[in-house]
Formats: sequence, structure tokens, C-alpha cells
Amino acid sequence: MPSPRLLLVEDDQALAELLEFRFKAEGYDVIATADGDEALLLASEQAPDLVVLDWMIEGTSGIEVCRRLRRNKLTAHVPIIMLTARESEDDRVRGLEIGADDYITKPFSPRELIARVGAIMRRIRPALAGESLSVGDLSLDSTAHRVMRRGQSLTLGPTEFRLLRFFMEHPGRVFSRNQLLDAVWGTGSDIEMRTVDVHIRRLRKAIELPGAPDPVRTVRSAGYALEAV
Amino acid sequence: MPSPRLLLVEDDQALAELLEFRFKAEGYDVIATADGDEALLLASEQAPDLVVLDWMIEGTSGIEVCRRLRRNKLTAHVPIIMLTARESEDDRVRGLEIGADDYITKPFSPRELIARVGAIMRRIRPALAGESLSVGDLSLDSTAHRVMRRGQSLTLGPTEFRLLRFFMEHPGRVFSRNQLLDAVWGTGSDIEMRTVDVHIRRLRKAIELPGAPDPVRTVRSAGYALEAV
DNA sequence: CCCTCCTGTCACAAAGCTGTCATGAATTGC
DNA sequence: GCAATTCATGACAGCTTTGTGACAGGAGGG
Repeated sequence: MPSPRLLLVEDDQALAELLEFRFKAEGYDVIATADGDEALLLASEQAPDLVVLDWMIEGTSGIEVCRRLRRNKLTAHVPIIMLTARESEDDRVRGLEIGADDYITKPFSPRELIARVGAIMRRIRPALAGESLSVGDLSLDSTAHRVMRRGQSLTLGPTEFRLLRFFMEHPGRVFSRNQLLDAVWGTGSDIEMRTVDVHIRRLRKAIELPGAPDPVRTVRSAGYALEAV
Repeated sequence: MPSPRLLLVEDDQALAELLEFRFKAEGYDVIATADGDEALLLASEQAPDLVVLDWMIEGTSGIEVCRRLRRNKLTAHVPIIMLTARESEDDRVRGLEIGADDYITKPFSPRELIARVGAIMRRIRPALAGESLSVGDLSLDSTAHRVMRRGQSLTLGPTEFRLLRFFMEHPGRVFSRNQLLDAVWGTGSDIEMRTVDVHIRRLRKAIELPGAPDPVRTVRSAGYALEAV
């Protein structure tokens, strides 16, 4: 999963196409729909990193979509930016109450929307916003898909990369095997818990350097954590 | 690809001539018209890289031109800068809703317009802004349609050229096959994903030199990247 | 009309990853 | 100390992803 995934819910076709184009040019993976119900479905299935949601759309209304996104466990935490046709104080209040993270009134310049999306991405998941993560002597560039340690470039397989990125997004914190399975393999993956051990080992081997300590800490009967060495 | 082509739609003859002169001095290929309908025709035929569009023009109104440009698949993604006589909130609303990329109110200095055009050109296609790209030991001159490596001139087919140019516009960054299809083949092209692999191979073969490393990096399960050597 | 170059697809080979298991080591609780 | 958990490790067979050569059709130039 290289690019941040963005769900765009907009029923003005011209605007939708423009935004889709601009966001793709910015390196986002865009999923677009004009329909509220389909949006909910896509949100659950595709697990976007962020939702841009028009207030007035076909099918279920924007505010209802927003509410349901919040209610669904899978999508409860996904940031939402609402687009509304006019600056109605009432709408704005409800929108933010419902749990939208940001709120833009039309007309807006595409540039402004892109800037706000970028801001939220950087806040939520810096690694996906093209910034490089840095923990101890490790640094990881998600955009370039590259991991370095003490100036050395390391070679990681896809799963090790995702695992390390997740750890680096939450340095020092301990995760259980189930949490890691959810975060790295995806919710609902039917995988033996012990498999995590094996990938931890592979990750350790992949980032080991002569003379450098192992930054992956095993917490017995709890899980694993990445130490800020 | 030669100079960036710019479609100027302005019915104030004095201003039109001034702008045309200034833009040509900046190296743009300027197509000018005062008429909205003609503008639409020219936009389809000449495929400009950018449109500067006055709000109040003869024939079809500026806003209508804007809307139709967006609706036509050939021109849907061409950046548009709107010029308007006064700062009317209403106009602004409609303009940006319709999909203009930027918006300048008269009076403006030609310099400012030129700066904004330049900004958009660099964003859309750096290679068109006359900058010759250079990544590692590769250099690409978009104007001359020429690629050099370590002083040697290379021979690339059209698709390889576009692919390499896109990579060189974003050095180091990993792109999925879908992103490459969007960027190089065009959005909505109905092409087998694996075809990208074949062209990557052709690109690799085309830029290989004895003793020089392969700058194209395969990122398993993610895509490809041009090594920012 | 012939020829050359370019493109998109296939099929097959090669390379790299993945999930599990069996086994041995380390740690814990008693 | 002892038995029971919990981890680490090496091996591996199966699967997925990528590399490559071949090929037919198409565009364009002579």
C-alpha cells in the first residue's frame, strides 16, 4: 500500500473529475463515488485513509453518511472533510458535531482542499503524507519505500516494511499479536497468531547491523514494541 | 514536446495583445481568441496545456466555456485560470464550483498572471516549463525530446520517453502500476496492468549502459521507482 | 503497397515471499 | 528445581509477483 487512499464522495460530476484528477496528481489513490450508500460500502471495503464528503449527495445524505461512518467500527477513526454548498452555521455545527474533522464551504479552490487534506494526512499518518519517519537510528521513507539505518540502506520485504512502518508510527508502544495482525495484515485476516513471531524475526534480521542493538523489544505475554534506540 | 501551449481567451484587445506579447516573451506558444465558441474549438483542436479565460467575453460566456471545457473529455483536465472584472462573490462561487484552478481579479499585473501560470505549469508538467530534467546520470530535455546518460545520447520510443519523463519528474518515488497507467497512458485507458512491466523492461533496456547500474528499482508488491542516485 | 517501428498481450520461467510446523531455548510460577 | 508457558529459529512447500521472449496487429513513412 504505497499511496494514501482517499475516498471522494461528490455528485457534481465536473467537480468530482477535477478533484480526482488533482488528487491523483498529488499521488493519492482515489476512490470516487457520487452515491452515499455506495460510499459507505466502499469505506468499509477499501479502508480509505481519509474521506472527502459532499454534504448534498444522492442516496443517503452527507450528514447521514458521516454519522454512519463514525458508527461503524471499521471506519470510526477515519478523518472526514465535509464540503458544503454554503456557509450555514447550522450545517457547520452539525457537521462538526457529527465528527467531521474539517469543513470547507464552496466555493473553495482545489488548492485549498488539497492543502487541508495534506495537513490532515500529515497529522494522522505522516508516513503516508510523504514524510519520512525517524525512530532512533532508523528512518523510513514511505514514498520512496526505503528504509535506512545509520546511513545504510536496508532491504525489506513487503510485510516487513508494513510491520516496521506501523511500529515506527507508534514508537515505544507495545502491540499484541492480534493488534499487529489487524494493523499490518488487515482486519479479518485469518492468520495464525504465531506467524507474527516469524515476521518479527524476519524484520529483526532485515534491520540488523553489526554492532547495533536490536530495536525490537519482546514483551513476554504481551507482544512486541519498537524501542527508540 | 515543444513550448507549452497556452490558450488565451480575452476580448479586451489591448489587454489581449499585451498578454500575448508577454507570454510569448516567456516562451509560451500562445493561441489567442476573443470569442467563446472559437475558444472551445481551439481548445479541442490545439490541445493547449493551459487556458487563461476572461469571464466576460463575446459568444459563449466565460463560465459556460469553463463548464464545457470540463465536460469535454479531451479538455477536462486542462488547468484554467479565470480573469474577472471585479471581485463578485457570486462569480467567484460559480467559477470555482465549475472547476477553475485559479482566479485573478482585474486589475492585475501581467507579472502576477505570468507567475501564476508558471506555478501551474510547473505543477502540471515540470518538463514543459522548459526545465531540463536531471536525475543521477540521466538527463532529459523535453523540448528537444532527447535523453542522455553519461554524455551518451539514448534512443527511446515514445512510450518509454513519457514513462521516463514521469519518473524523472518524481525521482525516488514509488508508483503503482495503476498510477503509472494513469500518468503515462492517461486516465481511463483500458490497458492490462502487466503491460507496465513490459514497458519498464523496454525502458531499462533502452537506458542501459555497460558498467552503469540500473536506475529503475522494482519495489515488490508496490510498483517501480526511478532511483534518485 | 511494402517495410519498419511501436504496442499491448500471452505464456512460461525465475525469483522472492508467506504462512506453518517442529524443535529447542528462555522465562515464569510454584 | 520442575513443569508449563512463551519465544526464537530453521526448514519448506506453495503461492504470488516479476522478468523475458515471442508475436500479431497497427501506424506511419517511403
